Amino acid sequence: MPNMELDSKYNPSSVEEKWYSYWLEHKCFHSEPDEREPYTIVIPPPNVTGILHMGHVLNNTLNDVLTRKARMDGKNACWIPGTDHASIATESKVVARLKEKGLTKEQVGREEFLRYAWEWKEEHGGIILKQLRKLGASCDWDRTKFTMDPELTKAVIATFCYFYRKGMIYRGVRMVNWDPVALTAISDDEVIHRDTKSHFYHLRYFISDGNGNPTDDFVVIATTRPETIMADAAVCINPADERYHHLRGKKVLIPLINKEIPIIEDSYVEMDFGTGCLKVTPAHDVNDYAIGLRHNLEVLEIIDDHGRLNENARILVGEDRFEARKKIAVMLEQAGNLVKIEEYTSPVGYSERTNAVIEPKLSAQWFLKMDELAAMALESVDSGKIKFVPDKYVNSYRHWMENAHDWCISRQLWWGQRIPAYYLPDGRIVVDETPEKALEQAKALDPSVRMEDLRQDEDVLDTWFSSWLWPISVFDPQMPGHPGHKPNADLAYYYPTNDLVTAPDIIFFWVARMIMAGGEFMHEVPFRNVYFTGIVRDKLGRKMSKTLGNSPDPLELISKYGADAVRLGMLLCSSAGNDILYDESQIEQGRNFCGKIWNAWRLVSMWKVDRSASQPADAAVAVKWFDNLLSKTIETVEANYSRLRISDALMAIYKLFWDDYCSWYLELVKPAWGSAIDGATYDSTRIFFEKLLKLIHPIMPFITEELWHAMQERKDGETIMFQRTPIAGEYDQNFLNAFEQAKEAVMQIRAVRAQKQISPRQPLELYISGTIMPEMTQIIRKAANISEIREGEASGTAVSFIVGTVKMSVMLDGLVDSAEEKARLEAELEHQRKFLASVRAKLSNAKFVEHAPEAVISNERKKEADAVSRIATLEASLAAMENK
RNA sequence: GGGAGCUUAGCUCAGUUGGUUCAGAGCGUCUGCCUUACAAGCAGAGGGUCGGGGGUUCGACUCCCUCAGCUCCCACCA
Repeated sequence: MPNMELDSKYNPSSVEEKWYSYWLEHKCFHSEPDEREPYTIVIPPPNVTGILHMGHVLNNTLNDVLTRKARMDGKNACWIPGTDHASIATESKVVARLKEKGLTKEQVGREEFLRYAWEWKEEHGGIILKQLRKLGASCDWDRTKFTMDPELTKAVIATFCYFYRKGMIYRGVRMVNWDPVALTAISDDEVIHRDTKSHFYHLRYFISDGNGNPTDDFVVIATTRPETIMADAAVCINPADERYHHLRGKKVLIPLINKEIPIIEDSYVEMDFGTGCLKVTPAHDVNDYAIGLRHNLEVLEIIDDHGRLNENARILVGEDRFEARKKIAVMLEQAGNLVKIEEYTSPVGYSERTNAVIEPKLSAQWFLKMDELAAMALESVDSGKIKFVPDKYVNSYRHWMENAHDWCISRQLWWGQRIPAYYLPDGRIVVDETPEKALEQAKALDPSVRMEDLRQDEDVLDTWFSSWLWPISVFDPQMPGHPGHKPNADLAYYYPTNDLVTAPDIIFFWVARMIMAGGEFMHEVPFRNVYFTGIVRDKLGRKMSKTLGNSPDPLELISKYGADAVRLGMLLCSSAGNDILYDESQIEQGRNFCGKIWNAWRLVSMWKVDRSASQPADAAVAVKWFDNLLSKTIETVEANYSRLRISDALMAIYKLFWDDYCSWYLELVKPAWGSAIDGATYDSTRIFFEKLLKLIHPIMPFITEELWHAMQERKDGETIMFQRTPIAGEYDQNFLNAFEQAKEAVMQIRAVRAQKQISPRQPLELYISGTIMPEMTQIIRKAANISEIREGEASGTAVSFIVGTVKMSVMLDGLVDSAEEKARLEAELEHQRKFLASVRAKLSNAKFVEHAPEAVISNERKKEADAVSRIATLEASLAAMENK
């Protein structure tokens, strides 16, 4: 209903509730393929049991802005929501839950454990998606997916089989990063290296006499891990190290256990590091493992999966590795093997998930070959088929792609997609989608094999092995490229997606691998643009963390300030690729903007309209101006959107609304107190307001929907969401320039008032010496409260200023100190003369005139002419003052 | 150890192939206003030798070199 009474303050919570339900009820977010151009975004799936944090708010606000903008551009926008099963994170939560009940994973067994896990997932899963609704996210909820949905799991299993058949998946024994807390191998990318304070133990290894007895001679090795000496297989020196040549071919004894091991030579050893003598522990160090391979050394594991010493260690059996380290140091000292302990800082690998110190561990794992996939993924970005915003990430992407190691895809967990590899009793392996099919294969190898003889691999797949299929599998879990695949209409229509908004820390985990999967299965990139957000930090630049308590709850913020305010606040400080320094004041700014929009409509809605009244001249000029400015700003906004410069687009709209529409336009057309507004101006004002609402809507969906409905009665189901983005028309730049000149004059006059303490309500007279666009006198008159505008020089005392090349004077009888005014004008004259001199210096420089483009030179000439004109004006004024 | 990036107003940041009177924006600060939509507001004002130094150029915030400081990524010196 038009002109309905609005609350004096905007109340976000009831409005948000109302319109979100309305949108859902009318299926506004749902998309089906049709003849329109598609616009597709897949959500970076949050952990299924996660809760909303500020990073999600940023990411999903950006996604929603892009989706809503595309929708209003007339595209068929589809934003696919969903969650990720997050193998390690979820499993560790379930393990913790069991622990509360005094149970362990092993005790309950795999099946029972998974029942618990699903229960947990049903209970906590999807909370985060509900929370996204509070933010206004316009996801197509009917298409919500979960990476462990049955059909998506089928896609993952099929993909494993696909690559296995292609010979790209293999099982191999490798040194992997073992997480002794999560009890699983993790990929190199999930290891974080941090410099860590530790000790450098210098240990004395006695030379053996050949019969396993120590001689008096010894070598000193330096190690940070004395608890691993029992697994030593050799002591290694650099072949070029003359200090140790006398030891060639000899053997040494491992302290405490007196095990005899050889002294070997390998150029890997740095002579000037430590003592130049390296203990080689193939089972517990990646480099040592490599040396061991070269020298055919024994691999003896002495640390178990939990990080405790095992029987092989012979001493300290059952001790935790760190406890063992302390104890063995004492033992070594007592045995006379400890030379010294130094303070030492070295990089140590930690598990990203559990923060446990990674234990290099030799184990059988599944790998996916990366070379071909990485080359393809690199080409997709190098060729420009995928654009990174900002593009600085291309460099590190390239580096990673060129050095990609084979991807360790197996995890020793239960929560996830179990690897479809089946072992025959004789150890041979068959891989297939189902146990039944696997059995067929097995029977071909050995007809006597029965189902119960097959043993499925215990491991599950890395979570990223499911999320790398996401942009494909959410549309078509049958996965193209697989045997028997039928064309899928959704996939054909929605793929490739358009924009991917994500954080740069998963560029390798996820972004790169989606590109690989896209190339492999679709022969087409999965998205066109990747927009990298920064990390949300607090205003001191610290990462948000639970322990610091600096991480605000987005839902509290939404209930305090409104979702639109939170969205605007996040976007305000987010230029692509930069970390966000979050501060609540930005959200206050968002709230204030809501208030501004709200009050602007309150003003307009309260006006009485007189259809018989003719349009005042000043209002006509204001309407013409805003119409031009709107077109120009829309052009700017579109340019910013197309380059994914969201915060720039936002700021252009923000200023258009607040500064131009409210502070200038509305003030200019506002009818005098008690009078009505003419119909023409009123209609224009409403049209402008509606266009502004449409421009703002992708950013602030709720308040714009509310006011769009407040403007007039709408049919049921109508929504601003599907209104078309206002189109930029032609605009007259000269007219806009002239208006800017008028604004400049108005601001000068206001400044004079402020300086001289003259009330805005007291009318003043203005003299103009020079020419301005005649229409603009209307603007100056109204906006600066000028009673009379006269041409020429002021006759009495006045304050003068120059706008462009035009001199203007405000008559202020009795308020002007003429000496002061004269000094001011003289200072201005001096400034202009200097300016002129600098311009002329440039113009008289032959090389400048010779080299500079014509446009630059003609602009300099314009500057010169303008300065000459201003100087003449100022000189005339000063002369006139002299004569008084 | 290797690589990338950053340094512009008190704060957070723009500045798009070197050239519009170009040194900007938002916020904050200061001054004056409860002016009939909005004090969560209005009107004004101040504030930076564009990190230091050097170079190329008619012309440098912009390109090159160098120094300093900060950040991130990668990495198997025990």
